[in-house]
Amino acid sequence: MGYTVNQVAQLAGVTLRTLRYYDKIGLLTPHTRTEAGYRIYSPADVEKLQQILFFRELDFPLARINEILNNPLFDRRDALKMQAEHLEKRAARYRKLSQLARETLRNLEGGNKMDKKDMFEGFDYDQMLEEQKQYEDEVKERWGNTEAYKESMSKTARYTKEDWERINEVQMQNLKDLCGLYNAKVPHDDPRVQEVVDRSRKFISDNFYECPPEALGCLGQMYVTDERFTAYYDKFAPGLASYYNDAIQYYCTKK
Amino acid sequence: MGYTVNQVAQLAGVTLRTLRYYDKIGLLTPHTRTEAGYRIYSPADVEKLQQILFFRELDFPLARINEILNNPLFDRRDALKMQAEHLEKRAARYRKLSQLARETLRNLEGGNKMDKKDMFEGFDYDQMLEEQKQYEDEVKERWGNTEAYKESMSKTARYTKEDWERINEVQMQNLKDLCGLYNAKVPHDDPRVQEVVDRSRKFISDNFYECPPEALGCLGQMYVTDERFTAYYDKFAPGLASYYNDAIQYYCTKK
DNA sequence: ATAAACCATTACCTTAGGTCAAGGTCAAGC
DNA sequence: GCTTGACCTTGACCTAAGGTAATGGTTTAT
Repeated sequence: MGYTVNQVAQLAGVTLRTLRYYDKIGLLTPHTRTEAGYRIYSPADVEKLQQILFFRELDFPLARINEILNNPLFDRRDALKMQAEHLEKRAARYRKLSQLARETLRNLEGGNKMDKKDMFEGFDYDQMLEEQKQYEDEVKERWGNTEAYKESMSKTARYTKEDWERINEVQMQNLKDLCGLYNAKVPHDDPRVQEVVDRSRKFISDNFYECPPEALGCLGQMYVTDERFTAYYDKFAPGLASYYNDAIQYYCTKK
Repeated sequence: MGYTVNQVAQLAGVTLRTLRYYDKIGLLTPHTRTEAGYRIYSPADVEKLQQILFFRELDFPLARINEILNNPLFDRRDALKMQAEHLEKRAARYRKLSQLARETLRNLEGGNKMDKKDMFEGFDYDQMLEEQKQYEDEVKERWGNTEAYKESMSKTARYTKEDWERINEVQMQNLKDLCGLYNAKVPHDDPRVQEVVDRSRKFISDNFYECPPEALGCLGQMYVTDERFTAYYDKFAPGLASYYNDAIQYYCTKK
């Protein structure tokens, strides 16, 4: 069970084409397919779609939305809060434009010329881009390394569904390996653990941004200081985040 | 003396590319060019740009905006009134979406599942298309013949700047001819006048929609009953509208 | 069993511009 | 008079987010 494309489309008020397109670009991949290849969406997929639509409503490009939703730092509550705020701003913008239309009308009927500059007060499209920038800033602040973030953005923007699948698979494999070693109580300086760390670093370098050991060190720190990352890793095994960080820091000292 | 493309762009907050594009598609042709070919916009052009931006803000396709602004029925006051109204509706829509985001957040934090249908209440994009439809309806009502209107739409949508220039030129020529005959007190059933009417009918058929004599008859009636059309024709010579209609009605009886 | 409704993929098309590239024009300073 | 930099031109190519077919498989209701 779950929803068919048509059901989701009806529910959310989007077209079938849209859903297929989102699948194709890997933005919203239905969680299963029937034997015949029919798409089946889970409730979680539907919730994700809502998130997508909120971002879309704020004119985020789909590639950026994909980026955001694929980031482990993503937090739905944060996003909803920010979205509510910006949607409110957008409402204000339209109210202002409505006012402008009315004012123009008044001036027209009164026969007095309007200052040409005032005639476009409120149209300024820049305001809209600001929304994206603000969100980006918030994320950047957490990631710290602006350069790396940019590079990551430009690389990941053109990833296809297959790319994301591949990336996810590799990351999951690494995580599983790490998790296995952790559960087996292998110490963090063991070569097998260090090998996983090295693989991770290379993987990040290849797929996201140039990642020298120091950068990995920063990341590792974040795994224990940022509760979202901690939660993400500890979901697999309690204490995994800190174990991973220990391994990373050791890796860094050995360069 | 007029604005350069850069000045207009700054004023209105649009890009240079946008202005050039609008020129190319004949949506906003600057009223002069310098000898070197530089675009010079008049104050009237700037006002037209404001109109364009209001329509654009409501997601009217540019082709439709062109259609609307090229229609003699177009009235800036009417348009502004309608725009203010719909912009207000848009503001309301965003407020609703903001509410939805907040509600979703509350439910998320409260831990209670939200009805999937409610999760998309307010996104419905259909509402937006309604705006266009409403405007279209108003125009349709005046034009009466839905079939003809549709055909006209589909034909004129792909007209380029050159097409519009050609059309305008021919129409102006016809109008001048008619005006000359009217001023020379040539009666409306004179073959020379009837020839102009026939040319007009053929021209409409060729460039807008299939226009048999009866359809032309309707048009002629509108020229005297709709004050905007009357005003448009009487601008060239007082009484021209009714003279034109007389000529058309005579043409229709003779088939 | 067969029609109607639903699903799949592939392929081509559209809108409203963004982004170069290559070159003409104009006012300012030397 | 010459150059430099800011501003203008056209042209060509590119993109995002789907729309619209065309063609064919699947499910369900009668």
